[in-house]
Amino acid sequence: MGPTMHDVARVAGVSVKTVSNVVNEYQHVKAGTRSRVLAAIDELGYRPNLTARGLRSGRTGVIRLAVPDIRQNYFAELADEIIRAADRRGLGVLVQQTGGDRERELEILAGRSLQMTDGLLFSPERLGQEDRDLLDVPFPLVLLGERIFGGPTDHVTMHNISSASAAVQHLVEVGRRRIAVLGAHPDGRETLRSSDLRVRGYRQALDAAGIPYDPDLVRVTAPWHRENGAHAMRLLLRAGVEFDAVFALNDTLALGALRALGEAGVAVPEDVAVIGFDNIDEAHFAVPSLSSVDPGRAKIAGIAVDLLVERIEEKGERRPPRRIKPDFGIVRRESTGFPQPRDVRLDDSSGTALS
Amino acid sequence: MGPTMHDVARVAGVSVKTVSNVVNEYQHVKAGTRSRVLAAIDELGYRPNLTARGLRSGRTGVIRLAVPDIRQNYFAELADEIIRAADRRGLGVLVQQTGGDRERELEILAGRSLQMTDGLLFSPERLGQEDRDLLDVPFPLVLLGERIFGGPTDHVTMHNISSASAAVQHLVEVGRRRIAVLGAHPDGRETLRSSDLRVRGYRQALDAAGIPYDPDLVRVTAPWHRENGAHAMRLLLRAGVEFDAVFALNDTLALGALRALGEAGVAVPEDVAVIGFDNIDEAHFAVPSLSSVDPGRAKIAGIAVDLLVERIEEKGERRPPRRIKPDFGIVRRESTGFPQPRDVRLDDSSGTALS
DNA sequence: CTGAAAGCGCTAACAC
DNA sequence: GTGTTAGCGCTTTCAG
Repeated sequence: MGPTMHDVARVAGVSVKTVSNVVNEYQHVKAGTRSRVLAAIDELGYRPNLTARGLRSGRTGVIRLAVPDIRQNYFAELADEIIRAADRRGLGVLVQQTGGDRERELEILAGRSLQMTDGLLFSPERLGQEDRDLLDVPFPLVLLGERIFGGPTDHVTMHNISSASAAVQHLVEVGRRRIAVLGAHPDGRETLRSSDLRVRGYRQALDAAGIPYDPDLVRVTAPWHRENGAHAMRLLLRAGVEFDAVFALNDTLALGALRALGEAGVAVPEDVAVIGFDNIDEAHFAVPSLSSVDPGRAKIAGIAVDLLVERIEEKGERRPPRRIKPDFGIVRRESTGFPQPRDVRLDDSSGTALS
Repeated sequence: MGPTMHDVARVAGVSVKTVSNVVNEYQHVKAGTRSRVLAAIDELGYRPNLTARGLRSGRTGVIRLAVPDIRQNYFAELADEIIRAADRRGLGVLVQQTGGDRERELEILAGRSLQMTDGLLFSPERLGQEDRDLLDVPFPLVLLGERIFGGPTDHVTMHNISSASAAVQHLVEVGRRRIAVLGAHPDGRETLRSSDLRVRGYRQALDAAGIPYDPDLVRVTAPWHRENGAHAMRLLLRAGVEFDAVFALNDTLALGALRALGEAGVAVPEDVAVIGFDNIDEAHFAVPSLSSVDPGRAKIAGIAVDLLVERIEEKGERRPPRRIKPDFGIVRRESTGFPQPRDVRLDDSSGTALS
C-alpha cells in the first residue's frame, strides 16, 4: 500500500484537507501551499486511493457493460464505441459476457456478482418480454437491443422496422422484385425480436412497392452466424426458388451468403443483389463490398452512456423511462451495384520489397 | 444507498461481526444464528458494499486489460478469453483501449487514470524496448505481446520465430518454394516486433529447406489491415514476381490477400497457397478457409490471468519475472490444400421457409 | 461462538 | 485559506 494523504500532509506540513483540496483542484488554495503539496505528492509518489474515494462519495467511476459475446463483430464494435464514450466522461468500463446464457443474464441483473460500479449497460439475448419486471433493479440501468420493450428503464434501440424497410426499398430501387430474406426466426410467442421487426419492415417495403409476399423467400436461419448464412443460401439455391436479391438480417449472415453465392458461381450484384444489416467494419472489405443498414451504432453508444450518466447523477427525481432510437442510414456498396473508391491507409514504405 | 450490515444486524438481533461472518461464509456460526441472519438479509435485500470491502481488504476483485483496439479480431478474441479466465477466478475485467497511441499507453502505465483495480494486463503497441524501465510500476503488471523483452515484469508471449518457421515449413511440405511474405515492417532500429520475429522464422525455414532467400518476395505492409493485405497482394501481382505461396504475418492481411487473389483470378490453393497467423475465428469461414498459425491464444489468456493473480497475491516475496510462451499449432485448411468438413450449428428449423 | 471498537483512505461539514 | 473531525460500510483484532 502506497503513501496516503496523511503522509503527504505531514511532508508538506499541512493538513489532509489541504492535500485533498489540491488533489481535487479546489480553487481557493494559496499558490505557495499548493506547490508545497504538489512537491510532497511528487516526492512520495502519492496516488489517491480511488476505492476510498468511492466509498466516501458513493461513486466508483466505473460502469458495467454486459453483452452476449464480445467476439461477435457487432458487440466488439459496440464495446469499442461505449468504451470511448465512457472514457470521454472519465468513466471506466467493466465488460461482462453472458454467452447467451439466460442464467448469466439473470445474474447480471441480480447484480450479485460484481457491483463496485455505478450503473449497467445491458444487452440481453435470452431474456424476453416476460422478464420485463426484472429490469426494475436498485441501480441505474440502461437497456440495449430489442428483446424487451416498455420496461421500467431507459432503452436505446434502433429503427428496426423502418430501416429494414428502407433496405428492401433500396433493393427495389435497383430493380429487384424477388427479394429473399435470410435470418428469420421461427414463429413463436415472441414477436419483438430483431428478426421479427426486420421481417416486418421487409413486408412493409414489399407492400409499398406492390410486390406480392412469397413466404418461400423468407428463410429461417439461426443463430446468426456466418456459416449459417452460407448454409441457408446453399439451401435456398438448391430449393430452386427464383430470387434476384437477398436481404440478410445481419451482416454476418450476409457475408456467409456472399460466400455461398460465390461458390455457386452466382454473380453479385449482377445476378443477385445483397444487403446486410449492422454495417460492421468488415462489410466494407468483403468481396464484393457489402451494402448494409447502418443502425447508428456510434450514436447508440454515446446516447446509452449519456442516459446512464444522467441516471447515475439523478437524485430522487426518478424521471420516467425514455426510449431512444438514433437515425439510421443505408450504406450503398458493391453488393447492390454501387462501386466505391477504396481508401487504403498505408505506411509510406508499404508495398515495397524489403531492402 | 441500500441497507448496510448494521441494518441487517439490528433486524437479526446480532452484531455486525456475526453478519460479516455469515456473509463471508465463516464456518463457526451456529446454524440458528446463521439462518436468522440470512432471513434478515433476504428481508432487507442486503447486498454487501464491495467498495467498502475493497477499502478494507485492499483488493477490488477487478483487473484492467489494456489493448490497442478491441475492434481488431485478435484483441476481441483475446479479451473474450481473458474475461472468461478472469471470471473463473471471480475477477471482473475493466477494458481500456489505447488506440495505438503512445501517450495513452504511457498513461496506462502511469496508472493516473483508473486504478481501483488489483492489477494490469497490458498489450502495448507503441512502447518499445527503450521503454522497458517504465514497466517497473508500483502495481501488479503482466505484459503481453512482442514489443518489449527482458523487462521487470512477467511476460506472456508466443513462439513467433518457431511458429512462423513451422508455417513456412508447412508451405514447403505442400510443395511450394517461391513463398512471398506479406506484412514485413521496414528495417529500423527495432528488431523485436512481431513482424521481425516472424520474418526471421521465415528465413530459418527457407534455410532449412535449402530455398534461397529472395528479398523481392518479402513485402512491407503496414498497418496490418485487411485492405492493406489486398493492396500489397495487388502490387505483388503487378510486380511480376513469380510466387506460389504467401505467408501473411497475420490473418487479417491474409484475408485481404485472398480477396485480391480472387479478384485477379488466381486460384487458391492451386496456383497460390496461403497461410496466415493468429487463427482468428474468421479464418475458419473465409473463402477458401484460411490455414493459420494458432499461437495458443486461449492459453495465453489463461496464463496471463494466472500470473497476474499470483502477483496480486504475492506478499513481499517478489519472485523474479518470468517469460512464458504456450505451445503453438499449425491449422491446415483449404488455403493450403486441406479441405475441411464444415460444422454448421443451426436451430432445428433453420433453412426452412417461414411458415 | 459472538460482541465491541478500531480503522482502511478519503471527503465534507464545520470551525477558526 | 486552512485545520479538525466525523463518518462512508466493511473487516478484523481482541475480549468475553
